[in-house]
Amino acid sequence: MIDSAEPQSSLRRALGLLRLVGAAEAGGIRLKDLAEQAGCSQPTAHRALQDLAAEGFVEQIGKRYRLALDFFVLAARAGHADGLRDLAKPVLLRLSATLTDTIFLLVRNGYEAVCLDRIEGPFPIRSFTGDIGGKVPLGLGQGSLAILAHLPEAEREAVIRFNVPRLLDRGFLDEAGLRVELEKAREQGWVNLNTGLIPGMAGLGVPVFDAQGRAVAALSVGTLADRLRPERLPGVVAILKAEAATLGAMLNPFDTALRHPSRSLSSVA
Amino acid sequence: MIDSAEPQSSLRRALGLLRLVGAAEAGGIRLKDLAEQAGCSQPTAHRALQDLAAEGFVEQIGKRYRLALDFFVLAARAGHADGLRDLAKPVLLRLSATLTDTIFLLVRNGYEAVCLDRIEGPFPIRSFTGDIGGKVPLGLGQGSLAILAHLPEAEREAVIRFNVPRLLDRGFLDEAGLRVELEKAREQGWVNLNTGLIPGMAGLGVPVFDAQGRAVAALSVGTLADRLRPERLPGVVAILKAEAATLGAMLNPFDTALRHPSRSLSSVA
DNA sequence: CTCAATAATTCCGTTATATGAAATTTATTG
DNA sequence: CAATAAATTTCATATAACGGAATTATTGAG
Repeated sequence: MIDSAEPQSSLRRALGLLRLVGAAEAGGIRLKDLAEQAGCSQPTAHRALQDLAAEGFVEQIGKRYRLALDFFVLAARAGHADGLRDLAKPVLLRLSATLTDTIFLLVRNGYEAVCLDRIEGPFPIRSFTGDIGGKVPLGLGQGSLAILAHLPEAEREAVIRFNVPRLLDRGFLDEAGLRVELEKAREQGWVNLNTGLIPGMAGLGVPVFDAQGRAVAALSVGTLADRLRPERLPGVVAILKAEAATLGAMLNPFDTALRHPSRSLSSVA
Repeated sequence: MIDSAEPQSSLRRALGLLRLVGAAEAGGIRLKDLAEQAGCSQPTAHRALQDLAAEGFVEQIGKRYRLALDFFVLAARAGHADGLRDLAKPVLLRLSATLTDTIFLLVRNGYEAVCLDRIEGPFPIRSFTGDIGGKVPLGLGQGSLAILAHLPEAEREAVIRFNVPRLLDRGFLDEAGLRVELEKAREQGWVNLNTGLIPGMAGLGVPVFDAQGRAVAALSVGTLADRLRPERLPGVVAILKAEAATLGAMLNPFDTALRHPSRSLSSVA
């Protein structure tokens, strides 16, 4: 309803509906509300939803629409987009095995960091990003901060401008505090904050740089504050940084592949 | 190209394109090939892709289109459909902590089982379903078999009819072998196969029943064959079955909630 | 570096189909 | 079991989706 620019094409409208279905509570959403929120007539919404359902993107349980599992399956492939998730899998597994803590792989996506993968440690960790597919504003959480800190200055400033209000909203750092943390992160090359969701929890994040030296992702660890005390911290930092470097190095060849893509694409099943 | 029924609406066509983008190799797919595979003109594909990109469902890297991360983020919510994933999280965490093996949560989706969640154990497991969002024909893999075995007869037969060719394709059980396994699974209430992807790996699956007693999901464990030898196996079975029962019981109340949904839905942000 | 060749994008007249009002059926609620 | 509200269907209309053809950009070869 806050939308100003009305999408003009039927496709845009339908995708908006799809988004609304995704945003709905777990129980699903009714046609009436959908039409209202989308600002279109009920018949229009109805037809779009029928098509969406026919293609397996939404399902209709009784009178309520929700995202279908097929959609989930299709979208899981989006994470594979640049192969990062597959490349990072062994890295995450190694980290998980070595540190026995919860490990996160975050990627930058505009003003946010998205959790691309996560391996659970023995302690249940509540992170800002939540589960796989979750996102946070850049600047909130260790990995997210690590990415932001190492962005090119102009870009970083743009993100800060955009995100500071959102961070305040969520009751965390104000701009001054954020800048202090960013400065520290840039100096150290890693982020260690104890301002987790739960007292006693802590985390550590390091940036991952691609071939062009841009901070495109982050590896991070979530654990008990106890497990990041001075005697263990440096070791964890070293391990994380090493794996981040490994991952960054693997980003190289693939990026090259993108510039000179194989033409095996035409033979898709 | 095998399609017979041409979708009549522009929306169906566009969703088909989206699906093709998802099916494309990691490097993305070009407009030309997309149009060709979808059986529509290039301008049509182009316009649809522009809209898809504008809504954040696909992204254009150079001349190639791929699924966007926004899409991934949106779809993460699809797994929450009936709240199963959230409900199961503590169950998976407990299992992971108790067994220190890789734990899978599978849900039935038509003729397939979809991996809704997965917690990594210390040994890297290659499963049929692969990662979260992966799917397998019902009947392939322990959890998948567990679900199939406990479906109502008519439904089970329908699935078998449909899936046997696909199982053969993938070089696994023929119909006779499958039926033997199903019979055993039904008698035991659990599935233990050593026909994993890698020799030396094994798995164990148990069905999860909803309030109506239908096998809607499965919990399974993937580990080293060594760790499922007779002295440990019964314990693991007992633990898995207990957690499956717990999870099944939790399915109850929510199902009720679906029948009498709260009207808090109208207040979606 | 220049010149094909191929793909991406834009234009445009035509037509298919997306649209909302109104009517009809189906569910929900008091 | 009414009475109300939501979901669907119908239908005449207008829109925006369509593909052929033209244009521009990209890629590859000589």
